[in-house]
Amino acid sequence: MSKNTPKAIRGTQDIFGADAESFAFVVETFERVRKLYRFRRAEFPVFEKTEVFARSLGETTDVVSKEMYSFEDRGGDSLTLRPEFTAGIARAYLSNGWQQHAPLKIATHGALFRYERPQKGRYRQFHQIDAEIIGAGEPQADVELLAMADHLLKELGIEGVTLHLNTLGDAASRDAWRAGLIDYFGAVRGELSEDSQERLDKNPLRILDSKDPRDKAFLADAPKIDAFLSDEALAFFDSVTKGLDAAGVKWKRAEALVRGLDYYRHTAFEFIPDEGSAAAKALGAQSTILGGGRYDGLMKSLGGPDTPAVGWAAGIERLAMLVGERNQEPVELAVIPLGKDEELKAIEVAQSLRLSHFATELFVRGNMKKRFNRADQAGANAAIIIGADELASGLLQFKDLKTGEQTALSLDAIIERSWDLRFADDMEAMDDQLSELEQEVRALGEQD
RNA sequence: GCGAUCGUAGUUCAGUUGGUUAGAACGCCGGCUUGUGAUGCCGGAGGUCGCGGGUUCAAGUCCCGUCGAUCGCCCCA
Repeated sequence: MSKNTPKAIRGTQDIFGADAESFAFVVETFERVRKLYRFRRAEFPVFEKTEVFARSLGETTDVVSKEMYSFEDRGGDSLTLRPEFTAGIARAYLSNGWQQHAPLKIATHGALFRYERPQKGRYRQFHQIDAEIIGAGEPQADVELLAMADHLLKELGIEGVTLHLNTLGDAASRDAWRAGLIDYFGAVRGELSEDSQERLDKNPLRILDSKDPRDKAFLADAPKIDAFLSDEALAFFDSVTKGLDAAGVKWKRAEALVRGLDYYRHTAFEFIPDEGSAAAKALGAQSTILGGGRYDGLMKSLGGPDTPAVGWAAGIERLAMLVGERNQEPVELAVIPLGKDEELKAIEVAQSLRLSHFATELFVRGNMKKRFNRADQAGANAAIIIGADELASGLLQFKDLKTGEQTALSLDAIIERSWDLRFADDMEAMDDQLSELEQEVRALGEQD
């Protein structure tokens, strides 16, 4: 931390070590799960014309009005670093004529930018994984998308998180509800918190999840969306919930759950840690780890044809905080030359081992003790030791670092022995998993 | 954007009511008769105490500003 070196920009992070491993684990798991549901991988620009976000998110939303990184490029166009994925994906769908692929299941991940006050789990440059189904108006699309989200969280080993589900109805239902809320809260305007008085004008739905005690007094009797739902909207929501039950996805109705962005219709959802859970503690003030909904209105706001779509996004940093400590994979083989004269041979051997798919590292610094020490700490199964005698004979010393047993072997024999060692490791891991499973089964038996 | 707490070696921290060359642990580097490791021993490098200004004979320690982190609000992933 010296005086004159550049510092990272506020709200950005250099991710390394265990955090980086967790981050990679989230992304890798997402990639694996997304293939099971046949979502296609796509990449999108990090910046778009400002209007892409302004028109789709709504000018009055906080994201657009005060959180975007916008700038003028050299040609005088107003551009914006993407604050979210959906608008850019919608733009790509329209400008590339991807209607031909509808219904299009698409997945992506990457960096997003929002000018906000940084906190734990909230950054100015942050990363999301994202999944969308575009051109599908059926409730089955909502179900599949949510089933994938639920599946992903299971694969990540995240527990104590519940799917909170709501419907905002179709455009007419939503508008009628909104009007009802304005009437209701407007009558008691003076008694609401300052924030909610402002919400009344900007986004009245948001008053419903206010934490201010002054507002909470009025929440119980506020008009419910259910009273405004058209028969079609009701039937749609019913299909979604039945589908989730069929897929074995647990959910909880959350009547006050609304989404901040204007383009949402029908299904809205968030995966939120249960109160008091370890997950809730790990996230600090941030609660939602994955959120999304149906946005049938979006394409039209970008000048395209009416196109139904559903999607969700999840914060990679937030998920990474919940997957527990992950460390770098250990080395399998350590190659240790005894001195300078053996270094070239060591390089040759190490390269052969890597080409044979063993994670291999050379240890050439420090005295013998240090070399072995490092090899050991890096988790090596075995060390290949090369000295003058080995150079002469062509047989290398192969030392099993767990048993200490050491033999002179040819390179081919070393590769064979190394496969055996790896296999033994794998068997051990499988045994562990098996006994864990057995314990679970036994615990289940005792419950009954 | 609002309120609060904090900021000392690479890391985690200690620094007594402001008083001489700022400490520890871990990590890093070297060595312990240079062909062998998981706990050992010896030695070493590394900090203008976030940055700038002020008060004082004297400031890591007090005051102001600034930057950053953290906690809550707002908003959201």
